[in-house]
Amino acid sequence: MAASTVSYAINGTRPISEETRRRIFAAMDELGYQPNALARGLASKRSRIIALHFPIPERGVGLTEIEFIASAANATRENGYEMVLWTSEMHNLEELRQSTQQGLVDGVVAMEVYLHDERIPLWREAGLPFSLIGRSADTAGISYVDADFELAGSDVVRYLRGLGHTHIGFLNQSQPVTEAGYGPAVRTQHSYEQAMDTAGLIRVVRTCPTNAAAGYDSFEQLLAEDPDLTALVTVNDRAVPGVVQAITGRGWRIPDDFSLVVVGSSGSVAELMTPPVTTVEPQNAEMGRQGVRLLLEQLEAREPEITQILLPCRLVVRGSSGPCPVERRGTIS
Amino acid sequence: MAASTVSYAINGTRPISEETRRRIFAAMDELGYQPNALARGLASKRSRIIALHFPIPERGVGLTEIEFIASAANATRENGYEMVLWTSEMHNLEELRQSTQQGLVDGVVAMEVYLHDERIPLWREAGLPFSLIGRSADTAGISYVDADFELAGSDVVRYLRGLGHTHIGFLNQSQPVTEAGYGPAVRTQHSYEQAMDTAGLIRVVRTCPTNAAAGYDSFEQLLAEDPDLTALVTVNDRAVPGVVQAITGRGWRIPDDFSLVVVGSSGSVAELMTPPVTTVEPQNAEMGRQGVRLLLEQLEAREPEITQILLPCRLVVRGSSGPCPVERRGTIS
DNA sequence: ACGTTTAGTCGAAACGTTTCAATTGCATCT
DNA sequence: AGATGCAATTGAAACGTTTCGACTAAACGT
Repeated sequence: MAASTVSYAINGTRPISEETRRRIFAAMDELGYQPNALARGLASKRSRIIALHFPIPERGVGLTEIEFIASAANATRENGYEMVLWTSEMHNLEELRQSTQQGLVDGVVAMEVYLHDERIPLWREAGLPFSLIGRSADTAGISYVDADFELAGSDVVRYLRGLGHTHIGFLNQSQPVTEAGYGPAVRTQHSYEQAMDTAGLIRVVRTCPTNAAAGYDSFEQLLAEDPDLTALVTVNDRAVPGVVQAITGRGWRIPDDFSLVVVGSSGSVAELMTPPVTTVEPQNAEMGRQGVRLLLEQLEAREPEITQILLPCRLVVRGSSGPCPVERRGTIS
Repeated sequence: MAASTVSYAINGTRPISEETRRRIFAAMDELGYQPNALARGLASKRSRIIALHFPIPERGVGLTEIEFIASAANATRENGYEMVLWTSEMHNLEELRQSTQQGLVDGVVAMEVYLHDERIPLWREAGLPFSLIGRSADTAGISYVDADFELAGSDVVRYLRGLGHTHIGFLNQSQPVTEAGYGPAVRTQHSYEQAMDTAGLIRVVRTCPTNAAAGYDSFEQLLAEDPDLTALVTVNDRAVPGVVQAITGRGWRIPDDFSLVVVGSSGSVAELMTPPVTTVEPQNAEMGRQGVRLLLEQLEAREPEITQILLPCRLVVRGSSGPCPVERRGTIS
């Protein structure tokens, strides 16, 4: 029994008689034999390991991220791969380049994608297959899965207008993150602005560091800009407690006097808040899963296809949004 | 220039003259050469890859977990290792055994440790080094880092008694998790009970599924059992919104009429709640870091030592706890 | 001045697979 | 009956390192 025969049997690379296949597998579980992953990878030039690049975001980690990670890890395992977690910071390209060149991983799934993301040219030049969870400005030839924040922005404005709101503010993430071109922040704001414009409404926008105290201040400033505000859209879930405090501090009740909708957060976070907050939620688990699938497709298909997936967000109405209070309803200016 | 010389230069395995070392490193960055991780691992029998076993908990993932994961990943990388993420479920030992035997990883860091954890005999027999984040009932010969929940339980009771509370309830995680012997749940409850006993106070305890609705119901039941309750300790952060709702639903204000302390949650979760909730917080990031360090110690030291670390939790007083309201102050029964 | 150590380098074997070309035996076709 | 083709199997080379033993030349001790 040659070693090569065993290899063919295990991998199904060549036809093997029923008889020998049986013997091989019998011996395998008698001895508890498992082929050595490193030797396998070295010989075949395919390690069956992928990396998930999760640069710890400056705005702090949320539950959103762990949903990606967990579902990506599961999807990886289900396909017989292993997943290493890379956490090198976004700007530390040299570290990333080194990892890339050790030949440990067959490909990378990238999280936290910016409009102009330096990882893309890096991996392109290195010839390392990759897929994105999120998307860059130029997506030519790149497989990605992303939440449709353009749709989310117009959806949420339509929803609030349907409730009678006309003075709707927008609270973004921190200025550095926004200016660096972080996809969800930029795209949601943009579509909010468009929706407000076409509705002939006035846009009221601020960036805000991702913490409660900043949320309080920023909300006050938004209100100073437009005292008739009756609703707020935000992509900054960590600022929400401060916003809630500012609202209730004025003696307003949520949602009777003021409506609040969070875009891009996850249900489990929304339900921690009091009142549970209405969200427009990306399908995080599905995105993690698809991100891996898109990468594996490139690794395994003989003629890999570029696939670009935009998943709609779900509007989940909870206790923080309701009809515009009549006494405060402004006129369309 | 023999390949072996290069190897010695890179790894410092044998003395190399300054001259040749210089030439080697010069050539290395000219060519952008990085040694192949797989070949390296195969030849040396040390892959420099460790696994983090993170069995997705039945109670759902919290921010606590991602703090472990992120800090473990960072610590891994800082030490020149790679970290794969294993998510196979706790009861699926066969899958774990297979992963174990592929020889891909040099060792494992285990999360979500139960009092009687089946992974321990598995890895023992396989001769695979491991460390725990958490700890089992029998810790002989095992390196672990864990939060000191015994201390946390008595600390929190002492804190609340100091505020005048005498009727203090305890809300645990779900019954299945508790009965299966999940460390934090079991140990915190146990030390709460001891502290109450020695203070001559009546213990009021319930398990509760990890969601808001269940939190509401369980709190009502606790209150039915002891209507004089003025404070609640819980290790179930996902139930808290329901508890808060039940409290405020009775017209009680937090913390004026009722105090609430969460043990084992993280600050970022506590600050999402309204009011921000007082916590006894484990040092998650430190634990992730130490878990990795303990494993690497075993991998690298010629005479590995067993290290057992118990990290105290920090009491962070936020807006959910205060003095016992005078009019509701019960007598020690 | 002569063995003995030591620093520095080399070549070959080993790590445990996959892959390729070659070989065998057997059935099929003409 | 001989040529042809196919299924099943084999042995050897390759993958890119590390490690081991051996070698050289210089330094050291006496």
